[in-house]
Amino acid sequence: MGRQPCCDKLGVKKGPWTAEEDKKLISFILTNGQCCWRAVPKLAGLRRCGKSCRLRWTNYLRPDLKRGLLSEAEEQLVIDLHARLGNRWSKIAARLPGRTDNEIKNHWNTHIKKKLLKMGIDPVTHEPLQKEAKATETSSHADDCLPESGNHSSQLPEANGTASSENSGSPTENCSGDESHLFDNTVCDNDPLMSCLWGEETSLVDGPWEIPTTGQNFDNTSLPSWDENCSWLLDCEDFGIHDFGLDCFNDFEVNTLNTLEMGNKQ
DNA sequence: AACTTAATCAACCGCTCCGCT
DNA sequence: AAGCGGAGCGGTTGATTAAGT
Repeated sequence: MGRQPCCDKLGVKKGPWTAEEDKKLISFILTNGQCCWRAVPKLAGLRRCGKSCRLRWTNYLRPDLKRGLLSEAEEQLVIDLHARLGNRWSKIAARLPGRTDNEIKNHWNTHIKKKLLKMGIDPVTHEPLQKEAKATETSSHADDCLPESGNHSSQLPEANGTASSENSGSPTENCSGDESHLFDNTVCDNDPLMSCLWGEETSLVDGPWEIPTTGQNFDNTSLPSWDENCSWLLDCEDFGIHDFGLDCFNDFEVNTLNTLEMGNKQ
């Protein structure tokens, strides 16, 4: 019984990716786009599981990724979103362009959690810790009324008040459908970043991430530049973009990369 | 300088969801 | 409606690096 493994375990490599493997994967995806992940390893000549390829691409190789620590604004946004959505990292990541769920999850566990604890805020419920302790003391039977108590049913302090009284269901329940209603005007009004991001909701959440394969219809202002996002790759890996033998780069990308390489030489 | 501990983050695992037949 | 398979998600692990002793 049980499911078949997603890939044949025999002959499938595990562990850190090499520059050579990255090169193959980038080359393949830029040439063919994202297709059936299960087929990618075979077609790209990689001895990896399709799942692993997808993860490597989405978390590390995608050219629209931002690198480096989250800014203050991003961090605050993550906290706000976590208060609403709980550990739904992919949903949270969808609101932070250029960030991955894995990155946010890691940042949450290593930085934000501690920060909140230091501030006396429970990172799970987003309630003040003392209040939280009291609540647990007195609400042992109240839990019976809240099917998902102790889960991600958290509210921001500023979002409590009227909103919470109306919103007696858990966020999880609320999230079952469209989550957009969770973000009341309070948050959007108070936080320009939130407001801005909610305005872009559909494009961020529902729009598939696409590789621009031609210069046409490619608004290069909508994506972070290659300069910002690939310089790390060119700096850190011992191969350059020309090593890919990629014919698929359009003029814009090639020019950008040329500029980038020129810059690196200076 | 050598060792230990803590912090970080890439990657894996197993599960759920969703679309297709 | 049920079963299957692929994609995606969230939790966890483990390797690497940094900091402390």
